[in-house]
Amino acid sequence: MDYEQILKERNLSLTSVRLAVLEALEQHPHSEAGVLFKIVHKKIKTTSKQAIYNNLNMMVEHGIIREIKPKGQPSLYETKVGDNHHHIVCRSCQKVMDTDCHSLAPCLSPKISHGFVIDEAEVTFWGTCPSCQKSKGDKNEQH
Amino acid sequence: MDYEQILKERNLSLTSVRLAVLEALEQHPHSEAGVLFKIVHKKIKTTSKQAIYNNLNMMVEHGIIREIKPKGQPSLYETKVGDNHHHIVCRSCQKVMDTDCHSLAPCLSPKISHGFVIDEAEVTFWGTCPSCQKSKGDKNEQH
DNA sequence: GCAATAAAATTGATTGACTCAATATTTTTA
DNA sequence: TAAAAATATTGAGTCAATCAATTTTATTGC
Ligand SMILES: [Mn+2]
Ligand SMILES: [Mn+2]
Ligand SMILES: [Zn+2]
Ligand SMILES: [Zn+2]
Repeated sequence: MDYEQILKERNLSLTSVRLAVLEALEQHPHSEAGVLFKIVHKKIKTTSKQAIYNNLNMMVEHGIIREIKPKGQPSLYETKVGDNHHHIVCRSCQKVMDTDCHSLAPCLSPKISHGFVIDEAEVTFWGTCPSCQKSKGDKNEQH
Repeated sequence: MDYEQILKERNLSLTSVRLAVLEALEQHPHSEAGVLFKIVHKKIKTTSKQAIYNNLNMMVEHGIIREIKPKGQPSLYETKVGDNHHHIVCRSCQKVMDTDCHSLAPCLSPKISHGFVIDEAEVTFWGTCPSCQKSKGDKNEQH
């Protein structure tokens, strides 16, 4: 994806750190700031964690990237935006996977809205991933 | 609700702090630990924040209470458990409201499960509450 | 291109939610 | 009611994230 273009369209400065964060995010979806810092740091030795945080926050505000925050994990980021997709999180290893909605504009109608004007439905599925299912099986066998 | 009974059934010690936390939670659903500490502290002057955290965590593990963690807020707790209800959060004032599911076992089937065994679907609706809609209107009128 | 200006990056301190671990107190058991 | 187990208190510590001052980099206008 042409992030230079996306940034220019919004009159955002084109900086090395910003582009490196987007590249890292594209290759490692659902990453936290610390992980992104490590990846960017390989390329740009002088970068700082603060720069990563600043850029992530700024790009979230501009809708260029998305932030999710599953319980028990720091904020995770991804470049997949505007498609209202949902997430599956493993209770044992915290792995996060994408899953689409059943319908196009799906869950935007709660049963009782309390007068709220709803603009987003965030769905997190919790469960056990395939590899954790296996290791749990192994553990049980040893009993 | 008879929390003494609930605790006894699970062979959990019956302590003053624990009961006070449950009582506070029942009267103030979706409260964070700090708020609960203040409420409990009025009754039990010697209590500590750590005791609140310990009890909250322990009771969450036992399924006596539920923890939710909307993005941008500390963990919130409630005694309403086992009904798979969802939440509506106001983007401006962070108010949290309950909303039921449309069906009884609703969202437990994502479109693509990636082999995960799903046990819970957590749904958070984001929007603007009635009073924030009004104050936003007021603001706009002044432009 | 180059100076002026604006935006972003760096650095170090700071916050806030939450946890850890040692000791003291309370609750349960028998 | 004494012994054992569970919980509470206290103080230190962790970690993600933010704030703010200064320096560096990017953009704008010439
Ligand atoms: Mn995703
Ligand atoms: Mn609720
Ligand atoms: Zn897993
Ligand atoms: Zn509101």
